[in-house]
Amino acid sequence: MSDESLTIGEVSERTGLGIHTLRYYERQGLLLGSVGRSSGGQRRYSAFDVEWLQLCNRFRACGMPLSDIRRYAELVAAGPGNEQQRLELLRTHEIRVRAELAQMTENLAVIEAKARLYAEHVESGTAGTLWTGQTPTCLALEAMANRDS
Amino acid sequence: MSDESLTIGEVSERTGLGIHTLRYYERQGLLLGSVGRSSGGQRRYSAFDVEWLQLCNRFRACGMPLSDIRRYAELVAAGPGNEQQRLELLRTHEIRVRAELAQMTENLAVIEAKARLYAEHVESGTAGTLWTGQTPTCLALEAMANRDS
DNA sequence: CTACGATCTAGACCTCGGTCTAGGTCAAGA
DNA sequence: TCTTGACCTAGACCGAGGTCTAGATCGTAG
Repeated sequence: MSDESLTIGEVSERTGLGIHTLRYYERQGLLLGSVGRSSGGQRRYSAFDVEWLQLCNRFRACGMPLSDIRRYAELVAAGPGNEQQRLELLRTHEIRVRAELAQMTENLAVIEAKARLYAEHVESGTAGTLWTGQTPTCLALEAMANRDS
Repeated sequence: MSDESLTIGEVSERTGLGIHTLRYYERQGLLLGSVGRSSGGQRRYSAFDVEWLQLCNRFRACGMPLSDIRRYAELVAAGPGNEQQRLELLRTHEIRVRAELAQMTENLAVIEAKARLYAEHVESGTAGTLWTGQTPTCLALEAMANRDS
């Protein structure tokens, strides 16, 4: 636990990324430049490396592919002057995520409606009746599916 | 475009799933029982198969793994009597998706804040100043990262 | 009847994002 | 000094979810 630099194990704890994954990310060019090394060749991460990795975690957590993170890292590592491109990358991702969120929300609603129907009938013990005659919309599919099973 | 059954190509169009994927899903046990066949051995899908596949698409679109869909399909194919288990599966998925949505939303907010900061400075042409002295929180990371590149 | 496009099966191959192994080196405490 | 646990590299391997190929058959329009 030195004051200025962290070992890969310490960074692993702080970021939640496995040791293997940290090395993998570095190989993939996700870090800003190259990580520092001890005289003996072991990685010594700075506080900034850790912050960056935490940002990477956020990117990953909303589905940004490693290739995009690499691209962003390259832009940042290249220094001032390409803010426009960074912004564009972020915006593009933002749009993609928004669309995905909308999609998921919509589909989740359908699934919840289905669950609600099941719940009502399971609770009232009338589930069996769902399959005897005309079937309600949301379960029609599963009901009819049993036509010839 | 026969009245009662569809070829794999027609189903591919209607579901957006590739022909290869449709066969793959069947191999993986995602369909309810087995798809009908023509006398010559070609698949003939029913309207219910198509509806089911569309439901599968919804499941997939909110991240349900194929193994869960297979499990659900097995329950449905087994007929009435297991509504409780179907419900449980749906609820579990629902919870997982809600958590994921919350996570994504939170992380997206951070990314948007970052983008906003970039946007302000790119628009006002003061981006360069971000790197000259003390740096604002959200960009500190990228700024400092250029310390020794 | 023939042609030609659509399907068939089995199985190889692919991308993504890790994860682990083998064989060796580093570093800190007793 | 010795030991022990953390670390190193190169490269194999994994699981999820497809995607494609080869070589053969189906089925329909002409």
